[in-house]
Amino acid sequence: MNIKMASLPQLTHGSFIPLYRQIQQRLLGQIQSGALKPGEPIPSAQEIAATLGVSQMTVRQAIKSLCELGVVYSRQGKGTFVSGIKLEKDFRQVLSFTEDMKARGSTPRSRVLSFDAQQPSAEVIEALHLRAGEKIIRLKRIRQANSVPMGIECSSLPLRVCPDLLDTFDPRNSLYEVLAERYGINLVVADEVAEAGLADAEAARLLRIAEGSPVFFFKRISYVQNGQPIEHVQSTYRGDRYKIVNRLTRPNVGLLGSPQSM
Amino acid sequence: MNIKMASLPQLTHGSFIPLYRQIQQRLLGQIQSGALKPGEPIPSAQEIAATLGVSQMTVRQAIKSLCELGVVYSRQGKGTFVSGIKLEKDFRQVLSFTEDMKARGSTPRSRVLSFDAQQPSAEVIEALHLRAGEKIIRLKRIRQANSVPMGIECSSLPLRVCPDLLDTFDPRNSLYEVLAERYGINLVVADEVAEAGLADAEAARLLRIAEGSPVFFFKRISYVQNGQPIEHVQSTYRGDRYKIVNRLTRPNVGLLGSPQSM
DNA sequence: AAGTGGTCTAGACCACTCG
DNA sequence: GAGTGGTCTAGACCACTTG
Repeated sequence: MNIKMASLPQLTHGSFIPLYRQIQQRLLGQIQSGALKPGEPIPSAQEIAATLGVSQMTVRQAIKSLCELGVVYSRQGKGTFVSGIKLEKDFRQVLSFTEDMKARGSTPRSRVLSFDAQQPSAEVIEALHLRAGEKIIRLKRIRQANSVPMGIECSSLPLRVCPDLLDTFDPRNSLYEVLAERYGINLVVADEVAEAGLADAEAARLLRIAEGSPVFFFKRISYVQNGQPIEHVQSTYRGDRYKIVNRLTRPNVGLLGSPQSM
Repeated sequence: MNIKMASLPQLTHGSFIPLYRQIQQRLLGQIQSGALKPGEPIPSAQEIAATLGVSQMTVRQAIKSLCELGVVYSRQGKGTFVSGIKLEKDFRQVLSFTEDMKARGSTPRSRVLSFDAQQPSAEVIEALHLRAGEKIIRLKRIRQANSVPMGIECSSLPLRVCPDLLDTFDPRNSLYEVLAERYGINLVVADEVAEAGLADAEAARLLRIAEGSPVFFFKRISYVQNGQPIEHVQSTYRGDRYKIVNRLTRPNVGLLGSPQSM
């Protein structure tokens, strides 16, 4: 048995953390600490199960989750190996500006341009599936990182889902935090479209860049887990200060072909 | 038992397609066909297992994979429900330009500007982890969709991994296809950075746009499953013709905190 | 032949939700 | 209390790789 495996503390049965998560964390720790290096095999499922006194299925569950993260990969008949692919944190995710900037190591701040209830535009009605006459809350902010203006963001939310937001929300705080804590709204998926464009006069003034400078135009619709759209965001970000960092992955095979009912 | 479930054909035990994939496809088919609508619960794991004559674990494996796709979500004690989040295909993935354009419904074509072995730049050496003196193959192409120039792409690959590519590759074909079929190289992950910028004189001429038009600058490094970098791409795409479409998801919880070895 | 990962079973207990 | 999803067990057989 691998010494690295055996020398770690015991698993705690019946704790609030499932066994497979403990095993997952244990392996992840060994990989991130360098005890298991890229290209090396990790102990086999059999071996781990025997050492830790758990079922093989439980171990496989842990290993499978690490495969999905990309930190290891399995080869039938050979073993499971540590991948050299890094587990970066700065890829684009459903993050509020606040979270995003903190993850990138900057201090976020916002200046509120406007915050009020409005009639939605046709685009927002469509995006948020609003009923006729339904109002929205609109929050327009300048986003700053370390006191440098980065972008202009205009968020729209259905008034219905956060009726007293106008009274209770301090717009300097993180909108996503308040949605989660006060209304139990957790945004888990967002669809985003980015375009490259040029700053118009207003954007140039607010972002303190020259008119005609390169900028990103974003449109984003964020959804809660049941697929209901909650937020529409339209924003303009400085091209000289902002980059889009993405990790792209291969589509999952086996799901594309034959969507008929077998 | 749900009629929709029972009325479908039997599963085939011992076929080359695992049972859990058959169940997964079966459910996906029912969702995509509208037999199961957003917001509705799918049959419980117990129920499906009993009807199909398989173990609950197998059913759960199928359901879990659908959760990861985002097409359903589970609530402990309540059930598993169809999400309204669409399973779109046009999100950014590790796709060759050829695949990407076909997925978007356009006809891809490429014009080769140059295709030769070269000494790599410092940036490419770093990106591809090249040894001192190691050469690369460089392929510079104009990418067209329906005969309209979309972008300029410059791919670099280590000569070592595809030594006879220069002789055998017809540069009008898909590079990714040839890498997979001839060399068994499958790119599964790519890290990409996009910036917003302005077209310089050369880019403007090649893309037939005005100098100073908005463009995307991309840099991409693609990896095979063991984490080895295989391809470095630097490209410039027209801002008026190209959009970045992303689906963003919430970070998986439970993996961020406490990366120590428990 | 031995070891590996991939799939599958037939149970079990728990935590949670709802009536 | 009944039904649900979440986790776990102790086996099993298969496909695959390597010596």
